[in-house]
Amino acid sequence: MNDIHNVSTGCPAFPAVLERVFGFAASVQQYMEAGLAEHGLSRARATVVWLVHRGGPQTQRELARAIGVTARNVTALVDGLEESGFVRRTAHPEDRRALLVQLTDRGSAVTAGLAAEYERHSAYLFAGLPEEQVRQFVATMDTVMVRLAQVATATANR
Amino acid sequence: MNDIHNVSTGCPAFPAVLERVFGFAASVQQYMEAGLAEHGLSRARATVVWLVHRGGPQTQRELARAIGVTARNVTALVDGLEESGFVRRTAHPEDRRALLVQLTDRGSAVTAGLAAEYERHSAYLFAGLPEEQVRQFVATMDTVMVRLAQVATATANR
DNA sequence: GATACATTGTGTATGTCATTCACTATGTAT
DNA sequence: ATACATAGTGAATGACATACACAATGTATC
Repeated sequence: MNDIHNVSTGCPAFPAVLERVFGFAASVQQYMEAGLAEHGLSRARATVVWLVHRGGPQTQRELARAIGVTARNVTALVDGLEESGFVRRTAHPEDRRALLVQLTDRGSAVTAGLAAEYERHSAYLFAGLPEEQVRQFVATMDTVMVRLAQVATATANR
Repeated sequence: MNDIHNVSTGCPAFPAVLERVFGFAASVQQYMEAGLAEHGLSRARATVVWLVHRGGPQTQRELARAIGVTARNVTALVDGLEESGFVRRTAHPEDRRALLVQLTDRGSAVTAGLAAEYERHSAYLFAGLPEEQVRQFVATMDTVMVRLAQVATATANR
């Protein structure tokens, strides 16, 4: 069970589902990046801002692990965010090697504005759809995401 | 009607739907790019290969318009694809300025292999789900995509 | 305490993707 | 013949991401 190479073709009626999912994902990301760009943020930098907003001040190493990129890359991202005034580097109180990344006032304000904007758009995107349909949509996304992870680890250990 | 700034909050029960959609899109793209990378393709280059596979030999200008990037960028992408043996540039029969991009044998083979692989994975990803649920999932994606486009044009003309 | 090892951040170099601007060569219309 | 539009590319630039090397600091071990 749970084996990728032994499926009894559970869904033969949709040959191009995955292709449509790819298109959907591309559209979503394009929309997301457009919204971020209006506030002077890129996807990569917004990820950092969002994580700091969620988890509070963190070291660059923690951010690198959370995002799944190299520490060197986070250095560059924080460089840009610091220059554009979204975040600030502060000394870690216990570890003199580490630096804590925290939001500036402007960083917090932009984050709040973005969240509100997306909330507003979200209401429009799903407006009129039966609540049950939206619920099931989210559930299907979750199911597919879990299996995507399975496929990823399966092909990684090959 | 169809106005973004006048929604009667059709779906108040899901505060973080859009955030989950963002996460889903990111996972899908990550999965897609991992599959492409195994065959030596990046997302950008695979887009070119896919369009040529679908629409037959095309000029770089047509590809640029279809992808939505500058012609200069397509030049670079085709440079890479030519060097790695996926596509070939041929003279346009009527327009001596233009170059036709067409798949090599290797390009066609890799494309076919990728399509088969994604087909196989797709069956797994949606296995066990009621056909009606998958159908509605696709329908919801389509609805949201249409409204995403509306939001995009609305904010662009602001 | 000294030694060895691990961890944090960053300089340097490299590569992909994407843009703008300038330019040549070619097509097209007047 | 002249003017304009189009197709592709060189040069320069920038964001994102990597690998490798290195200094500074923390931690464990003898």
